[in-house]
Amino acid sequence: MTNARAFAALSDPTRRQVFERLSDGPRAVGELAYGLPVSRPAVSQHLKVLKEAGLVTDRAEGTRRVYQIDPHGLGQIRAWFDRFWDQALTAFAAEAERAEREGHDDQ
Amino acid sequence: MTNARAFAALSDPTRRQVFERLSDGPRAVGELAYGLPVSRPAVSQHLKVLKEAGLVTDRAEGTRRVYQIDPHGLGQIRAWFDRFWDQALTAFAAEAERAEREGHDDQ
DNA sequence: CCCGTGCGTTAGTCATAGCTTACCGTAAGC
DNA sequence: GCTTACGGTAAGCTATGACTAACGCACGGG
Repeated sequence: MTNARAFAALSDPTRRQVFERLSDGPRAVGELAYGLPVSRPAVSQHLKVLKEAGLVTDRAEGTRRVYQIDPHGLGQIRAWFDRFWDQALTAFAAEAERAEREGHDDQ
Repeated sequence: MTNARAFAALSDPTRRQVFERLSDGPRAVGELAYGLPVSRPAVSQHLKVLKEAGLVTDRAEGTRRVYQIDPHGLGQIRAWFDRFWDQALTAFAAEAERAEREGHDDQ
């Protein structure tokens, strides 16, 4: 699966916090780090992971580095999730109906 | 965030494999473990995590233990994803428009 | 009543990931 | 050109988590 990296990236709470802050719009590293319980290098490392997962893009802006959410990468996860969601619900409904058809005592 | 556990649960590749197998329908532990590169106790532990995350439910069936996806828990993640998706896309569009309005040379 | 089967649990090992501190490159300001 | 912000990188520590092996428990069949 291609989005294994993306899932792993979103698994860490701190990294998710960084990512959620980016959902408001583009931010520089310092801005993201400010208010977070971790140091700036830590945020930098998180951003690197997010970038390698295809979830964010970055561009230089003077001496600062601005990060932004990459809708494409985010869309891929959403697509996977939608497929999974449908499949799971279908199976669940089928199972519920099967149990009903076989009587309430099941088995 | 309530679904932090759920995200952490889905972060592990093996655990995601187990979870994906459950999307086909209810399965016993042995069935799930069969064909996976890990031992049965490992699968058992993974299922425990998934259960505590509210992603699966289990019921006893004789001496076997049948696991099934819990649509409710899965729905919570999906809800989070949907909110996030909307917010990120909105911000991205706004940013794109802002860049356009300020001229192609930006800044 | 005993034995086999199917799972959960515990103990212990090993790898990985997140964090900090320190350092280095780079772009602007005086 | 020197200094000051800003941020990526390296090294090292620590904690957490995934896995196996060994054990214990409940159910069902003979």
